[in-house]
This record gives sequence, C-alpha cells and structure tokens, in this order.
Amino acid sequence: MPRSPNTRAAKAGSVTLATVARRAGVSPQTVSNALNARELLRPENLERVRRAVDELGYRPHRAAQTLRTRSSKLIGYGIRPTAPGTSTPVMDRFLHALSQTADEAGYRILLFTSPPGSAGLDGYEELLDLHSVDGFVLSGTDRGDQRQAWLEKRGVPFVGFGRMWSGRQIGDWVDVDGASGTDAAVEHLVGLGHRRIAFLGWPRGSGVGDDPAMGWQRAMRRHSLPVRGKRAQSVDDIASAQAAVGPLLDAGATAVIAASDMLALGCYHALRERRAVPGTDVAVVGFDDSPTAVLLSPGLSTVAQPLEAVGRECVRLLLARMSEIGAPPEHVLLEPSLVVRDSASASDD
Amino acid sequence: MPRSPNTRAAKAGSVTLATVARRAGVSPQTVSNALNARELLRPENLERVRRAVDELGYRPHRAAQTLRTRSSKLIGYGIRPTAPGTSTPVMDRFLHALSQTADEAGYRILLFTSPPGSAGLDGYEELLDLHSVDGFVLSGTDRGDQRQAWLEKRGVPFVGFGRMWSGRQIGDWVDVDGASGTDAAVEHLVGLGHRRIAFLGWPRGSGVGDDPAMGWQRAMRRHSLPVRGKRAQSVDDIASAQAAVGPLLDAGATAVIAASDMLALGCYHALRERRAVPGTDVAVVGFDDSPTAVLLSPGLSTVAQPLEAVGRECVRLLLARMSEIGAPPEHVLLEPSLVVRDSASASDD
DNA sequence: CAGCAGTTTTGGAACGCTCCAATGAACTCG
DNA sequence: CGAGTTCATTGGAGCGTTCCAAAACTGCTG
Repeated sequence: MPRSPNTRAAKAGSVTLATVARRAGVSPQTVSNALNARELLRPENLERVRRAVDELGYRPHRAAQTLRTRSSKLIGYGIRPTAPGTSTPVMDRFLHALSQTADEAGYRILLFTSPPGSAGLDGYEELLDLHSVDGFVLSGTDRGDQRQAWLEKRGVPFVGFGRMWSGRQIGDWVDVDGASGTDAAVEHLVGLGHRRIAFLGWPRGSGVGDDPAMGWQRAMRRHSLPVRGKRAQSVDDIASAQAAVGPLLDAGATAVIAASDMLALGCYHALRERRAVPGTDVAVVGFDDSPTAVLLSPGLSTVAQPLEAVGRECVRLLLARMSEIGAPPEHVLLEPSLVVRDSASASDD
Repeated sequence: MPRSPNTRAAKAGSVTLATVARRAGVSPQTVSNALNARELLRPENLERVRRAVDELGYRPHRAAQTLRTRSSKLIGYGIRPTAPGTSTPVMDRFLHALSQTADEAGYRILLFTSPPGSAGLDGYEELLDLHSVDGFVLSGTDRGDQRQAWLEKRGVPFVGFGRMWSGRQIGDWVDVDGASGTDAAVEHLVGLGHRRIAFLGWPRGSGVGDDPAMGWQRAMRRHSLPVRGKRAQSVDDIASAQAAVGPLLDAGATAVIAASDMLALGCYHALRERRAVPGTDVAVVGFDDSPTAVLLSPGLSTVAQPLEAVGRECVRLLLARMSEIGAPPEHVLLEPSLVVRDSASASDD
C-alpha cells in the first residue's frame, strides 16, 4: 500500500474514475461527486475517496470532461504575426498576466499564431478546432480588423485588447487611455515650468495614433497653451522621427511628448545632432515604457501601460461574457501611468 | 440548399459526424475516413462527403478526438515567471516560432504560467491536467532545475531550451552555442586589428554564464593573445557592469566582449565616463541582440541567437520524441550569428 | 413499525469520435 | 462459374467523464 503516487504515476493514463471508485469501494459517480460537488458526500466517504485519489495519483481526463460538459476551459489568444525586425516587448508582460489570471479561474491560454478571421486561410484550415476553445482574446486590434466580426458571427465569446476606432462597435474590449497618458505628461511638464510643449505623433488617421495627440491637445488647451505649429508626425522609426522633430525644436520647443519611445529616441538623436542634451536642454517624454527606456541616458520618461491590469481585465470580461452571452457589451478603459526619469524631471526653460 | 456555411454555423456545435453522414448518405465511419484517411474512399464518395462538410460547416470536436485517440495535439510551454522589472525580449520571437512550427505539424501551444515541477504547488494543483498535453517545451532551464526530472518521472515527453549544465543528463535539449558566438566576436575583432580584447561576463559558476567566456578564451588562445587580467565579471546590471569594466579599460583594452547587451551597455557608460567613444575609441560587442542594441548610438554589435531556429528545433525534437519514446536523447546546438554594427566595425587600435 | 421526507448513493445513458472486425461489392482467375 | 482476393464501406464498442432519474439508506413521525 504505497503512499507515494509516483510509483504508480509511471503507468499513468490508465488510472480512471472507475479505478478510484473500486479502490474506495464506491461507485464512479460518487467519486465524480467527491471532486465536483463535495457537499453531497458524507464526510467519511469523502475522505475515503480522497485517499484513493491520492494513492493512485488520479487525475481527471480533461478531454473526457470537455466532451461531457461542453466546456474546454481554454481561452484562445491570437498572436499578431510579428515582423522579424519589429519587436513587441509588450506581449511578454501582457501574456503573462493573461495566463496567470486565466489560471486562477481554472482556464489555460491556447496560442493561435494566425488568429481566426485573419486572411489567407481557406475554409478548411480556418475552421480547425475553433470550438476547442471557450473564448478568445484578441490583441492588437486595429482599423479594419475583421476578427471581431468573424468571431461574433460564429457566436464565440471574445474580448479585444484595443478598442474599435471605427465601424460598428462589436464585442467587449479593454484598452489603455492614451489621451490620459499624454495629458498627464503635459501636466507634469507644465509643473516643471514648461510652456512650449510640442507633440510628435504618428500620421493622422489611425485611431490608435490620434488618441495620444488628443490628450496632449486638451491638456494644452486647458492651460491656455498654444498648440499651433507644435505638432509633427512621423512613422515609427528613429531616422524619420529625428527629421520630423527638427522644425519643432527650431521653433523653440522646450519639451517634446512623443507617441512612442521609438519616436522619443528620434528626439534624442535630433537633440544630440544640435549639440543639445535631452532632459537638460529639452525635456522628452515617450510612450510605452519599452525596455529600452530605462537603459537610455538620460533615462526616458515615458507613459507606461498597465499591461498586467489589461491582461486581468481581459480575462475578467471574457469570463463574464461567457457566463451570460446576451449581456450588453462592456468596455474598460485603463489609466496609464507616467514614469518619470531624467529626460523630464527638472525645469530648465 | 445554402452554399454558405455561416448560416448554419451560428447554431454550430450540434453539427456532428452523424449529421454529415446522413446528409452525404454514408455511414459516420466513412465520413471519419474521408477526413483522416482519404485514400480509403472512392473519389465519388469523397467528394460527396466534402460537400456535406462544407454545407453544414462541420468541424470535428477536438475533445472527442482526443478522448478516442489519446492524443491532444497540444504542446505545453512553461513560461518563466518574469519579475516585473526584468524583461525577456527573447520570449516573444521564440514563442512565435514555436507556435508557428507547431501549427504546421497540427499542434497548438498551451501556456503554463507555473510550469510543472516548479515549487509551491501542492499535490492537487500540480497534477491538474498535465495529460491534456502531449509533450512539453521548457525554456530557461537552469542549474538545479527540477522540471526535467519531474517530467521524466512521469513519462511526459519534453524538450528544453537550454542545455543541462550539471547533474545527470536527461531529456532532449536545444541550445545556442554561446562559446561559438564569442569566438566569432574575437575573430571579428582580431580581423579589425584588435589585440587587447577583454571579456566582461557574469559571475562564474553558472553554466550559462561560463559558456561565452569559454569561447572568448579559446579564440584568444588560438591567436596567442593574452587572457590574463582581461576578464571581469558583474551581475546583469548597468551600474555594476560599468564599475566592473573599469579595470579592463584602465589596463588598456581596445575592445570588450560582453556576455549580454546589458553588460555591454555598462561598457558604453564606463567609456563615456572617461570621455571615450564606444566604437571609435574602444570596440564593444554585446550578446543577445536585444531590441535595444540597434537603438543605441553607436549601434551595438552583438551576438544574435537564432531564436526562430531554436523554436523550430524544439518542436522537431519534441515530435520525434513523442513518436518514439525510447530513443536516445538528442541534443541540438545552434550557431549564433554576429550582428555587426558601429560599436565594432573599424580598426582603431 | 409502516409511512414519509430528506439525504446520500448508484446504474445507465450520452457526449462525438475512431478503433476493430466484419460485411458487402467488385474483380481476377483457374 | 464458384472460389479466392482485393477494395470500400459499415456496425458496434469504447475512450473517461458527467447528467439524469431512480434506488437505497437514513431518521422521524403517527
């Protein structure tokens, strides 16, 4: 009568409910109850089953449970196809939070490299085991993203990380209030005595890109500061940003808020080119708190997204959606936080 | 007779093999064959089944398949619990490659936040649906890692990313030949005319850390260059690295090879502190090709790990292991590549 | 101590699929 | 033209679990 489960576990897979039942001298159904509805059992029997489970190293067979209960306890997560160069340091923390939170609710995360609804999949591949999953988390949802519509049509519960900027609003989403982040950045800079605060963003038109610009603008207006001629745009690339920020610096900006750390780095370069020192001569604030931000000198002040919280909220919303399919869509907008480093910490106007 | 699957797909989940069989006028088994062993069917019947599948929007129920075939077509991947500060830009690309390759073989990746075998899980939680997975990929395996032993004892196929540096060798692994990377770095620097090439590594003792040092050493010896007094060590932190590299610079090193980009960045700082310019006055080579490397100025030359290849190999080895359990352990050592940027591109000794 | 309500346990069926062995159809050949 | 051979299809069983309804045990009352 070995107390160690490991000796048996070697030939595992064959330990089933029935095995445990025989050992404990009860029916399979009772064992099932012991596991899923312990309040039904007489304490004495429950203990007996517990012991049998222990001794045999029994573990329920997920597939069988899934088949019977019609719930896989799996959440799909669609990874965005990342280009070799473009790193998304974002995903790491987010995914971790996602997995962790899901775990706590008894769910696991299943990775989908090409998320359902993405193009290029013919009818057969596309439909492959979608229903091995109870719900879906989409990330990097953007304009013209068809995944939401695709999932909704099929009645699969889902939550997006990223709001829908255009078109019909469908489904739940969690997002970070970028405007609030740049707004806070302006507040911070104003507090340091800055007046001529410029903004370097992405080309207009994308919702994601316009959002931070909005925050900058409204904060500037609130302080009755001028925004005209204080805004430039560039693609997310150092050289372009460096070029784009030039006119702003020429016009005498004492601070620049950028829509990404990459753009902010372009500012660094532009400043150095002019023999000016970031943080000392001109304040710079980035966006994203990428791993690089802390490594720069001076350290880059930047708006950090609460990725862990986003992950948690995604799971929370998804679980809610799964429990009541028909409920009205829910949206969660989370506040980012300003991480202050040397690139914007002391007044020097 | 709607040609569109979508109209029916709304009430999906109820479309089963039997449904398709009725529609196509064959037996359920034949439909199954059409899907899994098409060569058994007469072309005419196969077409008939195909059409029925199409019209009904049928998709096989993974759980049922799993239950019957005893193969979940799932590969577990243990995420390392990442501390909030510590970013692992590595994981992103690797995970993507993993998922992609698995996909192509008809497998999916299932995330495990706390990988089996990690401490802190009591007997019940720990065993939770391990056998919902056909095999396991472990990453960041290190000294004293008990996960391998744990999995082996339970007869679960697995592959580690990272070799086992100590103890009994168990299981397959894929790793990057760090020594070869630093060796190549030395070659490159020697080619540029450098002679006093120093090495900045992590504290001795960890296999992972000693590996790059080894490559540096052997390459130096090959060129009859001195290694004495040319080696320093530091924890993976800018300030420490900056301090640690001091003596090497004082001793007149014209080039420094670092065991990580973080350490290399410490060199940058130390050099600037002495009013020297990285890449111009002293060459610096890092390790990892982190996203930051390309963003620095000068761009950091660094040893890049072939993460995509590692991901692919992991899956390949795992599939091989799963197909023949008893085969002797297989190990794959991949060559990293030197990415040359401005921090080490022109001789200036 | 039969009767009844309440609690605890149980047998049987079903989830959707694939394995296995057996049937039927078509085809070859002595 | 019946026997052997191959090829295509089929029925039945079973994977391990939970649902459902019925059965067996309590304990309490009249």
